[in-house]
Amino acid sequence: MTRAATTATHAGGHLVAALDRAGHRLTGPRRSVADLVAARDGHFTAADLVEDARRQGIGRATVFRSIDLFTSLGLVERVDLPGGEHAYVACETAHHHHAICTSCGRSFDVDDAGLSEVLGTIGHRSGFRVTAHRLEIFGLCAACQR
Amino acid sequence: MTRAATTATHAGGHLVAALDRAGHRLTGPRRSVADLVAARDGHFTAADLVEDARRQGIGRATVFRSIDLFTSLGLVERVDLPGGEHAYVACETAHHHHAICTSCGRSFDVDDAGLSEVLGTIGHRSGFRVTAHRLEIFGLCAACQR
DNA sequence: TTCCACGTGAGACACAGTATCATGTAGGAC
DNA sequence: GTCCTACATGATACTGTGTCTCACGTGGAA
Repeated sequence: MTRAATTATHAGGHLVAALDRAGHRLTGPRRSVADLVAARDGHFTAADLVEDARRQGIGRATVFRSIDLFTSLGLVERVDLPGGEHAYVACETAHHHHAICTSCGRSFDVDDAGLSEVLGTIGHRSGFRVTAHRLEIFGLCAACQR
Repeated sequence: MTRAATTATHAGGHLVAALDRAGHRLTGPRRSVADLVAARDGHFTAADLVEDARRQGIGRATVFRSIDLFTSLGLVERVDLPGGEHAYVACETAHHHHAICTSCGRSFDVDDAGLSEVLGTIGHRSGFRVTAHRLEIFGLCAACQR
């Protein structure tokens, strides 16, 4: 459960660093998109990001390309909200799952908590060999329950 | 589209029955879409169904309306494949999860297998009150492992 | 400083899903 | 069986999301 919300001028610093590590160019637009992603407190839609970016003179295509890039590096993940809409969340690279607060929209990383045993059980019972899975959790965060 | 006279002429019978039970009209197009859904052996995309339906003279809008209807009755569920594409699967109404074979595309319903305890643990640890969740499992079914 | 592969913005495009509206029809009333 | 009306339908326009193309710009190694 991590909320990395620094107010540094370059909140997207770790995203930029990851780009660099992966051998991608550190261009102005990419830095800006990284900052916008990091500044988002919770999940965000492509439209949100495109709108923010447009105000800084960054084009739609670049935003989608950057999201792609971050996604391929595991820094951003796509989630599907209960209503069926898409959103993205910034996250750390290790395998984990998201708990999304339906009230405030924030997303929280949660660890395995025994899920792998459950998947093992399912596989064992049904003969299915599990190679990937996706768990999304929706509910109310501690703050919103008050 | 060949309506194989061998097996049940109305593969979508239980879908039609569910529509009836819920007080919806049993129109020709709806019966046809129900049959098409039931005939699909695994997940299918909206495009698949639209194409099948078009050959029978059924319009796009009607296909989407029917999917909506089946979804609202819990007879069809929307899933998101690992690649990010959308698909639909026919399923029973009780709460359950899908295991999707990445080789043959068939989907299998799996039961809880301890997931609710895992969600309880997560909630307990983090103070998050879980109200909904979605678990999708990808891998190889028993047949495709051979 | 130079140079070029990679990145960019603009805008056309593709596709999924929704909305609108005139027409058609299921199925209850009689 | 027939009538009638609320609901369903097909055609088509529209919206939103994401991709592709292409000429131009630029990061960063040499």
